[in-house]
Amino acid sequence: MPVPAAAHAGPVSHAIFRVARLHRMIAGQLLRPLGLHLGQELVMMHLWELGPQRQTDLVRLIDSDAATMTRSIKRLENAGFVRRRPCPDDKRAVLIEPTAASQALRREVERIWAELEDASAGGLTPDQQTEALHTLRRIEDNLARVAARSGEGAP
Amino acid sequence: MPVPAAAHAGPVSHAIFRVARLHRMIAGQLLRPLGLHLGQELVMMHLWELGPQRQTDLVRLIDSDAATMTRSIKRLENAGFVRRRPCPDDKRAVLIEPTAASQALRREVERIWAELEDASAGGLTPDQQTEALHTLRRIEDNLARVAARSGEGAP
DNA sequence: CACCATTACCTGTCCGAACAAGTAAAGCGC
DNA sequence: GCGCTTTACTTGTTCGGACAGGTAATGGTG
Repeated sequence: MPVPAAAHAGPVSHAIFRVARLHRMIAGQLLRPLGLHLGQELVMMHLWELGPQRQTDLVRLIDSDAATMTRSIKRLENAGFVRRRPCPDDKRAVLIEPTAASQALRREVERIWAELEDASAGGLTPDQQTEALHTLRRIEDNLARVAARSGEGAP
Repeated sequence: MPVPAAAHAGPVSHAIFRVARLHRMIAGQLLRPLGLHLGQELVMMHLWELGPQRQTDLVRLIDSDAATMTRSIKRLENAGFVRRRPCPDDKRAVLIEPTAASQALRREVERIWAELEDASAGGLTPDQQTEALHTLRRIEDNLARVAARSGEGAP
């Protein structure tokens, strides 16, 4: 296993990168047998839990992109997991609702999330898990602050 | 800020996902002004540090995909950061080498890595940084073990 | 009411990532 | 040398993610 210059230059950054890639890869592998792609399971979970949502609401909930959501919803619709219905009080908006057929997936997705959590933190002691949450939270706060600052510019 | 079901189902997993996305987004924003896309900076840094490499070597160094590397190299070539030369002792292989023009980028990339490291861990005390590295290392080991196990199948 | 900025969504484009399938060269056993 | 597997690389496809640009409906404000 190579330890490139990245490891010297930014150890924390490099570690985040590696963990992120592994996490993403494993999630993808777990999701594939269900016919779901990465990120789609988040959409479905929100729909199952909150009921029909407008695309904008889904974008805000998942903190995703409107364009990505449009295509993602279209694929979920083609797969039969989701239905689109015009929003009654706003002719611009579309209501997305989970199909009855999709309900069969819910347990599977929840199982996969448990599996993914175990893959991430299963080998850690409860103390280490708490520590991991604090650490990740600290890093997220850091990054969020920088992202917010760079997003200001000229409002 | 919404706290979806994901937070309950897999706190660590969800935290990894959020940190990864922020980290990726900030890296992308920092890299854009240089004309580099996410991941390309890793290729360049390896080339700058190690000199000409075959695509396979780069794939192994970055732990990437051969197909992705082919297209990535092609884009770096079009951008003028990289040159392709047939490998003298192996007619299948291609040697990738950084152009002189690309050397101007090296400092910028190193600066950006420092900035990204600061964005990730800058707000942490030295103790917290050490703790963060240990935590991320533990999680990575966990994920790597699972990934290796699922990759076995029938060798 | 008319004007206009905002909002919700769609489309096109480009990128990395992953998978599948293919070609050509290299290496190995015989 | 001949055949087989392995290796290096390419191409095609599909996905999420991000950005730009466009359309239609909405919601103010004058």
